[in-house]
Amino acid sequence: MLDSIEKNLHSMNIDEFRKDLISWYLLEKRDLPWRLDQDPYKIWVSEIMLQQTRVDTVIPYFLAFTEKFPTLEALADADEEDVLKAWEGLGYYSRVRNLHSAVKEVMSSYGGIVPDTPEEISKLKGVGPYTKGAILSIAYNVPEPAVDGNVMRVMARILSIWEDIAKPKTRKIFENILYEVISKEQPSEFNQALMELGAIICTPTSPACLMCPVREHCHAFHEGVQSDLPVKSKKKKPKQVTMAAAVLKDEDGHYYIHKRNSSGLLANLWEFPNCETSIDIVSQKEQLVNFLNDEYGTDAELEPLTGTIQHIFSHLVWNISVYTGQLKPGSSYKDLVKVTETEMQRYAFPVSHQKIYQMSLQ
DNA sequence: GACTCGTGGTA
DNA sequence: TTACCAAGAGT
Repeated sequence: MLDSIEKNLHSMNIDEFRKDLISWYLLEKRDLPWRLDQDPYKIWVSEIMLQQTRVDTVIPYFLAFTEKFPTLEALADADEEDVLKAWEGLGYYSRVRNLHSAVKEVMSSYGGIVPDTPEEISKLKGVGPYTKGAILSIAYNVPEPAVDGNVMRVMARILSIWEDIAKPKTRKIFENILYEVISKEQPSEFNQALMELGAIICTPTSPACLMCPVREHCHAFHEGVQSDLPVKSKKKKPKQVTMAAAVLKDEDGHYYIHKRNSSGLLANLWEFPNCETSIDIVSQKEQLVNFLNDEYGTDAELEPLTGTIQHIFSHLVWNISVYTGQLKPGSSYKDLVKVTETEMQRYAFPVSHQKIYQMSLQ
Protein backbone atom coordinates (compact mmCIF):
# COMPACT_ATOMS: atom_id res chain seq x y z
CA MET A 1 0.00 0.00 0.00
CA LEU A 2 1.21 3.51 -0.78
CA ASP A 3 2.84 5.35 2.13
CA SER A 4 0.55 8.39 1.96
CA ILE A 5 -2.53 6.18 2.07
CA GLU A 6 -1.09 4.20 4.96
CA LYS A 7 -0.41 7.44 6.78
CA ASN A 8 -3.92 8.80 6.29
CA LEU A 9 -5.44 5.45 7.23
CA HIS A 10 -3.63 5.27 10.52
CA SER A 11 -4.20 8.90 11.40
CA MET A 12 -7.93 8.21 11.24
CA ASN A 13 -10.02 7.12 14.21
CA ILE A 14 -11.36 3.98 12.60
CA ASP A 15 -13.64 3.04 15.50
CA GLU A 16 -15.37 6.42 15.37
CA PHE A 17 -15.60 6.24 11.57
CA ARG A 18 -17.38 2.88 11.72
CA LYS A 19 -19.70 4.08 14.47
CA ASP A 20 -20.66 7.32 12.71
CA LEU A 21 -21.15 5.53 9.39
CA ILE A 22 -23.26 2.65 10.70
CA SER A 23 -25.36 4.90 12.97
CA TRP A 24 -26.22 7.08 10.00
CA TYR A 25 -27.05 4.05 7.87
CA LEU A 26 -29.39 2.53 10.43
CA LEU A 27 -31.32 5.81 10.56
CA GLU A 28 -31.31 6.79 6.91
CA LYS A 29 -31.19 3.57 4.89
CA ARG A 30 -33.72 3.26 2.09
CA ASP A 31 -36.49 0.67 2.21
CA LEU A 32 -35.42 -1.60 -0.62
CA PRO A 33 -37.15 -4.90 -1.45
CA TRP A 34 -33.97 -6.95 -1.02
CA ARG A 35 -33.58 -5.60 2.52
CA LEU A 36 -36.75 -7.25 3.85
CA ASP A 37 -34.87 -10.38 4.92
CA GLN A 38 -31.45 -12.03 4.64
CA ASP A 39 -32.34 -14.78 2.17
CA PRO A 40 -28.96 -15.49 0.51
CA TYR A 41 -30.69 -16.33 -2.78
CA LYS A 42 -32.51 -13.00 -2.95
CA ILE A 43 -29.41 -11.10 -1.85
CA TRP A 44 -27.56 -12.86 -4.65
CA VAL A 45 -30.19 -12.00 -7.26
CA SER A 46 -30.20 -8.36 -6.17
CA GLU A 47 -26.41 -8.09 -6.31
CA ILE A 48 -26.27 -9.50 -9.83
CA MET A 49 -29.03 -7.16 -11.00
CA LEU A 50 -27.36 -4.16 -9.37
CA GLN A 51 -24.09 -4.66 -11.24
CA GLN A 52 -23.66 -1.51 -13.35
CA THR A 53 -27.39 -0.87 -12.98
CA ARG A 54 -29.35 1.76 -11.03
CA VAL A 55 -31.46 0.90 -8.00
CA ASP A 56 -34.57 2.48 -9.54
CA THR A 57 -34.16 0.33 -12.64
CA VAL A 58 -33.61 -2.86 -10.65
CA ILE A 59 -36.54 -2.64 -8.21
CA PRO A 60 -39.35 -3.69 -10.59
CA TYR A 61 -37.18 -6.41 -12.15
CA PHE A 62 -36.24 -7.75 -8.72
CA LEU A 63 -39.87 -7.89 -7.59
CA ALA A 64 -41.03 -9.66 -10.75
CA PHE A 65 -38.05 -12.02 -10.85
CA THR A 66 -38.36 -13.15 -7.23
CA GLU A 67 -42.10 -13.61 -7.65
CA LYS A 68 -41.60 -15.77 -10.72
CA PHE A 69 -38.60 -17.62 -9.20
CA PRO A 70 -39.19 -17.36 -5.41
CA THR A 71 -36.47 -19.81 -4.41
CA LEU A 72 -33.06 -20.90 -5.59
CA GLU A 73 -34.55 -24.27 -6.50
CA ALA A 74 -37.31 -22.66 -8.55
CA LEU A 75 -34.75 -20.75 -10.57
CA ALA A 76 -32.58 -23.82 -11.01
CA ASP A 77 -35.55 -25.75 -12.38
CA ALA A 78 -36.68 -23.00 -14.76
CA ASP A 79 -36.20 -22.99 -18.53
CA GLU A 80 -33.55 -20.58 -19.76
CA GLU A 81 -36.06 -19.09 -22.16
CA ASP A 82 -38.23 -17.99 -19.23
CA VAL A 83 -35.24 -16.78 -17.21
CA LEU A 84 -34.03 -14.61 -20.08
CA LYS A 85 -37.54 -13.24 -20.56
CA ALA A 86 -37.56 -12.13 -16.91
CA TRP A 87 -34.29 -10.28 -17.57
CA GLU A 88 -35.46 -8.73 -20.85
CA GLY A 89 -34.52 -5.06 -21.00
CA LEU A 90 -32.15 -5.18 -18.03
CA GLY A 91 -29.03 -5.66 -20.15
CA TYR A 92 -25.75 -7.52 -19.64
CA TYR A 93 -27.56 -10.79 -20.27
CA SER A 94 -24.59 -13.01 -19.45
CA ARG A 95 -25.26 -12.01 -15.85
CA VAL A 96 -28.48 -14.02 -15.76
CA ARG A 97 -27.12 -16.93 -17.79
CA ASN A 98 -24.23 -17.16 -15.31
CA LEU A 99 -26.64 -16.84 -12.38
CA HIS A 100 -28.83 -19.60 -13.78
CA SER A 101 -25.81 -21.84 -14.26
CA ALA A 102 -24.45 -21.05 -10.78
CA VAL A 103 -27.78 -21.74 -9.10
CA LYS A 104 -27.83 -25.18 -10.70
CA GLU A 105 -24.29 -25.70 -9.41
CA VAL A 106 -25.45 -24.80 -5.89
CA MET A 107 -28.23 -27.39 -6.19
CA SER A 108 -25.91 -30.16 -7.35
CA SER A 109 -22.80 -29.42 -5.29
CA TYR A 110 -24.00 -27.61 -2.17
CA GLY A 111 -27.41 -29.15 -1.50
CA GLY A 112 -29.20 -25.98 -2.52
CA ILE A 113 -27.49 -23.85 0.16
CA VAL A 114 -25.53 -20.82 -1.07
CA PRO A 115 -21.97 -21.44 0.18
CA ASP A 116 -20.69 -19.12 2.92
CA THR A 117 -16.94 -19.21 2.35
CA PRO A 118 -14.93 -16.95 0.02
CA GLU A 119 -13.29 -19.94 -1.66
CA GLU A 120 -16.51 -21.76 -2.50
CA ILE A 121 -18.67 -18.80 -3.45
CA SER A 122 -15.96 -17.41 -5.73
CA LYS A 123 -16.09 -20.55 -7.85
CA LEU A 124 -19.67 -19.79 -8.88
CA LYS A 125 -20.13 -18.26 -12.34
CA GLY A 126 -20.74 -14.54 -12.25
CA VAL A 127 -19.53 -14.15 -8.67
CA GLY A 128 -16.47 -11.91 -8.79
CA PRO A 129 -14.59 -10.11 -6.00
CA TYR A 130 -17.36 -7.58 -5.34
CA THR A 131 -20.32 -9.98 -5.39
CA LYS A 132 -18.41 -12.45 -3.22
CA GLY A 133 -17.98 -9.84 -0.50
CA ALA A 134 -21.50 -8.50 -0.87
CA ILE A 135 -23.22 -11.87 -0.46
CA LEU A 136 -20.95 -13.08 2.33
CA SER A 137 -21.28 -9.89 4.35
CA ILE A 138 -24.96 -9.10 3.74
CA ALA A 139 -26.38 -12.63 3.85
CA TYR A 140 -23.96 -14.27 6.29
CA ASN A 141 -22.37 -11.36 8.18
CA VAL A 142 -18.86 -12.44 7.16
CA PRO A 143 -16.32 -9.55 7.35
CA GLU A 144 -15.34 -9.51 3.66
CA PRO A 145 -14.94 -6.19 1.80
CA ALA A 146 -17.34 -5.47 -1.09
CA VAL A 147 -15.54 -2.94 -3.27
CA ASP A 148 -17.75 -1.39 -5.91
CA GLY A 149 -17.75 2.01 -7.58
CA ASN A 150 -19.44 3.63 -4.59
CA VAL A 151 -16.93 2.24 -2.13
CA MET A 152 -13.95 3.33 -4.23
CA ARG A 153 -15.39 6.84 -4.58
CA VAL A 154 -16.15 7.19 -0.86
CA MET A 155 -12.84 5.79 0.32
CA ALA A 156 -10.85 7.71 -2.28
CA ARG A 157 -12.28 10.88 -0.75
CA ILE A 158 -12.04 9.77 2.89
CA LEU A 159 -8.36 8.83 2.56
CA SER A 160 -7.42 11.17 -0.30
CA ILE A 161 -6.43 8.41 -2.72
CA TRP A 162 -5.38 9.64 -6.17
CA GLU A 163 -5.04 6.29 -7.93
CA ASP A 164 -7.07 5.86 -11.14
CA ILE A 165 -10.15 3.85 -10.13
CA ALA A 166 -10.74 2.86 -13.77
CA LYS A 167 -7.68 0.61 -13.60
CA PRO A 168 -8.46 -2.97 -12.49
CA LYS A 169 -5.54 -3.26 -10.07
CA THR A 170 -6.67 -0.19 -8.15
CA ARG A 171 -9.58 -2.20 -6.73
CA LYS A 172 -7.10 -4.29 -4.74
CA ILE A 173 -5.73 -1.21 -2.98
CA PHE A 174 -9.20 -0.46 -1.68
CA GLU A 175 -9.79 -4.10 -0.81
CA ASN A 176 -6.68 -4.18 1.36
CA ILE A 177 -7.72 -0.96 3.07
CA LEU A 178 -11.22 -2.29 3.71
CA TYR A 179 -9.91 -5.46 5.37
CA GLU A 180 -8.57 -3.10 8.04
CA VAL A 181 -11.48 -0.69 8.13
CA ILE A 182 -14.49 -3.03 7.91
CA SER A 183 -16.47 -3.57 11.10
CA LYS A 184 -15.83 -7.11 12.35
CA GLU A 185 -19.03 -6.98 14.41
CA GLN A 186 -21.37 -5.51 11.78
CA PRO A 187 -19.86 -6.20 8.35
CA SER A 188 -23.29 -6.32 6.68
CA GLU A 189 -24.30 -2.88 7.94
CA PHE A 190 -20.82 -1.48 7.32
CA ASN A 191 -20.63 -2.56 3.69
CA GLN A 192 -24.15 -1.46 2.89
CA ALA A 193 -23.55 1.83 4.69
CA LEU A 194 -20.53 2.63 2.51
CA MET A 195 -22.53 1.95 -0.64
CA GLU A 196 -25.56 3.82 0.67
CA LEU A 197 -23.39 6.82 1.50
CA GLY A 198 -21.96 6.76 -2.01
CA ALA A 199 -25.42 6.57 -3.53
CA ILE A 200 -27.10 9.25 -1.42
CA ILE A 201 -24.47 11.66 -0.02
CA CYS A 202 -21.02 11.05 -1.49
CA THR A 203 -22.25 11.23 -5.08
CA PRO A 204 -19.96 11.45 -8.14
CA THR A 205 -20.78 15.12 -8.82
CA SER A 206 -21.56 17.71 -6.14
CA PRO A 207 -21.33 15.49 -3.04
CA ALA A 208 -23.48 16.67 -0.11
CA CYS A 209 -20.62 17.02 2.33
CA LEU A 210 -22.66 19.19 4.73
CA MET A 211 -25.06 16.27 5.15
CA CYS A 212 -22.29 13.70 5.50
CA PRO A 213 -22.07 11.73 8.77
CA VAL A 214 -18.34 11.06 8.30
CA ARG A 215 -17.11 14.38 6.94
CA GLU A 216 -14.93 14.91 10.04
CA HIS A 217 -13.05 11.76 9.01
CA CYS A 218 -12.72 12.86 5.38
CA HIS A 219 -9.34 14.07 4.08
CA ALA A 220 -10.84 15.30 0.81
CA PHE A 221 -13.42 17.41 2.67
CA HIS A 222 -10.81 18.98 4.93
CA GLU A 223 -8.64 19.78 1.93
CA GLY A 224 -11.59 20.93 -0.21
CA VAL A 225 -10.77 18.50 -3.02
CA GLN A 226 -13.87 16.29 -2.85
CA SER A 227 -14.87 17.32 -6.36
CA ASP A 228 -11.48 16.28 -7.75
CA LEU A 229 -11.77 12.76 -6.38
CA PRO A 230 -11.87 10.01 -7.34
CA VAL A 231 -9.55 10.09 -10.34
CA LYS A 232 -11.10 8.15 -13.21
CA SER A 233 -9.63 7.92 -16.72
CA LYS A 234 -11.99 8.25 -19.66
CA LYS A 235 -13.03 5.49 -21.99
CA LYS A 236 -12.97 5.63 -25.75
CA LYS A 237 -15.93 6.33 -28.01
CA PRO A 238 -18.12 3.44 -29.16
CA LYS A 239 -17.69 2.17 -32.72
CA GLN A 240 -20.49 2.96 -35.19
CA VAL A 241 -22.05 0.06 -37.11
CA THR A 242 -24.57 0.32 -39.94
CA MET A 243 -27.15 -2.44 -40.10
CA ALA A 244 -30.45 -3.44 -41.67
CA ALA A 245 -33.20 -5.60 -40.16
CA ALA A 246 -36.25 -7.24 -41.73
CA VAL A 247 -39.61 -7.81 -40.06
CA LEU A 248 -40.87 -10.66 -42.21
CA LYS A 249 -44.47 -11.86 -42.16
CA ASP A 250 -46.27 -14.41 -44.29
CA GLU A 251 -49.81 -14.35 -45.62
CA ASP A 252 -51.06 -16.01 -42.42
CA GLY A 253 -49.56 -13.32 -40.18
CA HIS A 254 -46.69 -15.42 -38.84
CA TYR A 255 -43.39 -13.75 -37.98
CA TYR A 256 -39.95 -15.16 -38.76
CA ILE A 257 -37.37 -14.61 -36.02
CA HIS A 258 -33.86 -15.71 -35.23
CA LYS A 259 -32.17 -16.89 -32.03
CA ARG A 260 -28.75 -15.32 -31.47
CA ASN A 261 -25.58 -17.26 -30.78
CA SER A 262 -25.06 -18.73 -27.30
CA SER A 263 -22.05 -16.55 -26.63
CA GLY A 264 -21.10 -12.95 -27.16
CA LEU A 265 -23.31 -9.93 -27.64
CA LEU A 266 -26.97 -10.41 -26.59
CA ALA A 267 -26.33 -14.14 -26.36
CA ASN A 268 -29.37 -16.41 -26.70
CA LEU A 269 -31.73 -13.51 -27.23
CA TRP A 270 -34.13 -13.38 -30.17
CA GLU A 271 -34.04 -10.87 -32.99
CA PHE A 272 -35.47 -10.02 -36.37
CA PRO A 273 -33.11 -11.24 -39.09
CA ASN A 274 -30.50 -8.60 -39.77
CA CYS A 275 -27.06 -7.97 -41.20
CA GLU A 276 -24.33 -5.37 -41.22
CA THR A 277 -24.38 -3.25 -44.36
CA SER A 278 -22.19 -0.64 -45.99
CA ILE A 279 -22.37 2.89 -44.63
CA ASP A 280 -23.65 4.03 -48.00
CA ILE A 281 -27.29 2.96 -47.67
CA VAL A 282 -28.32 3.41 -51.32
CA SER A 283 -28.12 -0.33 -51.92
CA GLN A 284 -29.00 -1.28 -48.35
CA LYS A 285 -32.34 -2.90 -49.09
CA GLU A 286 -30.74 -5.00 -51.82
CA GLN A 287 -27.95 -6.04 -49.43
CA LEU A 288 -30.56 -7.15 -46.90
CA VAL A 289 -32.56 -9.14 -49.46
CA ASN A 290 -29.39 -10.88 -50.61
CA PHE A 291 -28.38 -11.63 -47.02
CA LEU A 292 -31.79 -13.11 -46.22
CA ASN A 293 -31.57 -15.32 -49.30
CA ASP A 294 -27.96 -16.41 -48.71
CA GLU A 295 -28.35 -17.02 -44.98
CA TYR A 296 -31.88 -18.40 -44.75
CA GLY A 297 -32.89 -19.18 -48.32
CA THR A 298 -35.79 -16.79 -48.13
CA ASP A 299 -37.73 -15.36 -51.03
CA ALA A 300 -38.91 -12.04 -49.64
CA GLU A 301 -40.45 -8.84 -50.94
CA LEU A 302 -39.46 -5.81 -48.84
CA GLU A 303 -41.23 -2.46 -48.70
CA PRO A 304 -39.31 0.82 -48.87
CA LEU A 305 -37.46 1.90 -45.71
CA THR A 306 -39.87 1.95 -42.75
CA GLY A 307 -37.57 3.88 -40.39
CA THR A 308 -34.38 3.70 -38.37
CA ILE A 309 -33.52 2.59 -34.84
CA GLN A 310 -30.40 3.31 -32.84
CA HIS A 311 -29.10 0.80 -30.33
CA ILE A 312 -26.39 2.24 -28.07
CA PHE A 313 -24.15 -0.26 -26.28
CA SER A 314 -21.22 0.48 -23.99
CA HIS A 315 -18.68 -0.14 -26.71
CA LEU A 316 -20.58 0.19 -30.01
CA VAL A 317 -23.59 1.75 -31.69
CA TRP A 318 -25.93 -0.03 -34.08
CA ASN A 319 -27.65 2.20 -36.59
CA ILE A 320 -30.40 -0.07 -37.85
CA SER A 321 -32.56 0.55 -40.90
CA VAL A 322 -35.88 -1.23 -40.54
CA TYR A 323 -37.58 -2.92 -43.48
CA THR A 324 -40.91 -4.72 -43.35
CA GLY A 325 -41.90 -7.29 -45.91
CA GLN A 326 -43.67 -10.41 -47.04
CA LEU A 327 -42.24 -13.88 -47.14
CA LYS A 328 -43.55 -15.34 -50.38
CA PRO A 329 -45.69 -18.49 -50.20
CA GLY A 330 -43.56 -21.63 -50.32
CA SER A 331 -40.35 -19.82 -49.51
CA SER A 332 -37.85 -21.63 -47.30
CA TYR A 333 -36.56 -19.99 -44.13
CA LYS A 334 -33.81 -22.35 -42.80
CA ASP A 335 -32.64 -21.12 -39.35
CA LEU A 336 -35.49 -18.71 -38.83
CA VAL A 337 -38.31 -19.75 -36.51
CA LYS A 338 -41.90 -19.28 -37.60
CA VAL A 339 -44.07 -17.96 -34.77
CA THR A 340 -47.44 -16.36 -34.22
CA GLU A 341 -47.61 -12.88 -32.74
CA THR A 342 -48.70 -14.43 -29.40
CA GLU A 343 -45.87 -16.97 -29.34
CA MET A 344 -43.38 -14.23 -30.02
CA GLN A 345 -44.27 -12.54 -26.71
CA ARG A 346 -42.71 -15.44 -24.80
CA TYR A 347 -39.25 -14.80 -26.17
CA ALA A 348 -36.71 -12.26 -24.92
CA PHE A 349 -35.66 -9.57 -27.38
CA PRO A 350 -33.12 -6.80 -26.95
CA VAL A 351 -34.71 -3.39 -26.57
CA SER A 352 -33.70 -2.37 -30.07
CA HIS A 353 -35.65 -5.24 -31.59
CA GLN A 354 -38.69 -4.47 -29.45
CA LYS A 355 -38.55 -1.04 -31.02
CA ILE A 356 -38.16 -2.56 -34.46
CA TYR A 357 -41.32 -4.58 -33.89
CA GLN A 358 -43.23 -1.52 -32.72
CA MET A 359 -42.06 0.40 -35.77
CA SER A 360 -43.24 -2.37 -38.11
CA LEU A 361 -46.79 -2.00 -36.79
CA GLN A 362 -47.12 1.55 -38.10
C1' DG B 1 -4.46 -5.06 -19.02
C1' DA B 2 -7.59 -4.07 -22.55
C1' DC B 3 -11.71 -5.27 -24.36
C1' DT B 4 -16.40 -7.14 -24.21
C1' DC B 5 -20.87 -6.97 -22.44
C1' DG B 6 -26.94 -3.19 -22.13
C1' DT B 7 -29.72 0.14 -20.85
C1' DG B 8 -31.89 4.37 -19.29
C1' DG B 9 -31.04 8.53 -16.71
C1' DT B 10 -28.80 12.96 -16.18
C1' DA B 11 -25.85 17.49 -16.24
C1' DT C 1 -26.06 17.04 -27.61
C1' DT C 2 -22.32 14.76 -25.82
C1' DA C 3 -20.36 12.47 -22.14
C1' DC C 4 -20.68 10.11 -18.27
C1' DC C 5 -22.80 7.45 -15.17
C1' DA C 6 -24.85 2.73 -12.06
C1' DA C 7 -24.06 -2.15 -6.08
C1' DG C 8 -18.74 -5.71 -12.21
C1' DA C 9 -17.42 -10.10 -14.35
C1' DG C 10 -15.54 -12.83 -18.13
C1' DT C 11 -12.19 -13.39 -21.60
